[in-house]
Amino acid sequence: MKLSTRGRYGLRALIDLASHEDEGAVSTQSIAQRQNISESYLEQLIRMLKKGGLVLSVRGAGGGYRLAKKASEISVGDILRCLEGSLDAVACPAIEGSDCDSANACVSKFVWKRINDAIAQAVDSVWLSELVAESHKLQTAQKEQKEQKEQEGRPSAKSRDEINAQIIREMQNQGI
Amino acid sequence: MKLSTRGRYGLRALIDLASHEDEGAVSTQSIAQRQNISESYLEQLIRMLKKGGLVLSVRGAGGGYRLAKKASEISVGDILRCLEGSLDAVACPAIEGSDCDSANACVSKFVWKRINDAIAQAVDSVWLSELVAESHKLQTAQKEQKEQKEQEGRPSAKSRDEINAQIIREMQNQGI
DNA sequence: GAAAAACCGTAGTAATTTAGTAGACTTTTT
DNA sequence: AAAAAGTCTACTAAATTACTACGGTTTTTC
Ligand code: FES
Ligand code: FES
Repeated sequence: MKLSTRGRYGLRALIDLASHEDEGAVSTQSIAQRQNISESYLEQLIRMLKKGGLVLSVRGAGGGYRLAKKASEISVGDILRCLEGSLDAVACPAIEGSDCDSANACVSKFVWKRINDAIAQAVDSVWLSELVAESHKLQTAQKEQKEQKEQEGRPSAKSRDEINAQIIREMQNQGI
Repeated sequence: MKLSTRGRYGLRALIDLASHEDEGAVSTQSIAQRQNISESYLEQLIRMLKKGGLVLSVRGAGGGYRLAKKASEISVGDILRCLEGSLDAVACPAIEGSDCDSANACVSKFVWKRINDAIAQAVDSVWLSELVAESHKLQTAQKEQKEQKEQEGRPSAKSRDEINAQIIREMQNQGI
């Protein structure tokens, strides 16, 4: 019941890519460095995203990758499904075809359907652009905090954890 | 991102057990037969459920297992977590502790939190008793259908798939 | 036009997890 | 006493994961 590194690394990589797209095509090397992911492994993941039509490549020196669509048109579900395959927690035959055990009236499928639907709803309602925006907000907050800290010459009262908690609260208020 | 056989078999087994509890303690053998699960493997699963306090055992000839609580007090989440461990799709350190990569403001954690919450909500809002009731309804419907079929002497117009689809529709209307 | 940067693709592999199986043992009822 | 049933541990084959290695091809830049 775990998401593999493919999905986890892949999402982080795409957020990184989207955040640096204004500087031109983004190389796998630069993403791997910033995100601390094995370069060769990341290449594989990004190639999967290319096959899935989420990014396109620019070959040759100075090349790299860029988004194939606007960040506001790419959902987290698109990304994860591209890397992990189906996100269904249970691939129950009955949702499409026949029961797991034809001798019995199998009721579990109702549960699997609910779980699958809940996951789908969760990932299909968050867009890459939202995450990029949040990331930018977070980084700005951290920068300001750092400057303030340097001015004061001592640790700030507001820890990063508190700032994170605040942003989580904001997201919750928005129903995100 | 898949639930293993532990969770899938375990839930089916508990539904089976709950359905036959009125006949006294239920043996793993009888469950294994009805549900077509390896008996030895099922024993392990049921022992996990015992350790988790969901069932209790009756030793000796004529013994077996019974529910430790009322079926209406056991949620699907209780069962699955007992067998699969945490149901979180991502065990992100930031939800409890520090970031995956302290150099960066990691935003993925907001997504992981949403997915984890959605799964939890889905499994913690379905109770074993509901599934047992549904199972009973399904079986009754099948029985009636079979009798009707025999009276008519030819295949009924309404296939089991159609009946299942109808029940799914009913559940959806109820928000289940 | 050569070198370098970057994408492309396949193959292999160590570690881990999964899905069981086997077998010996204990407890209780009939 | 015999049989039914739970208890426990250990082993294993298969699958999956998370990489690594390496040999390309394409395109740019100097
Ligand atoms: S029919 Fe899918 S689990 Fe039973
Ligand atoms: S902090 Fe959890 S994925 Fe980045």
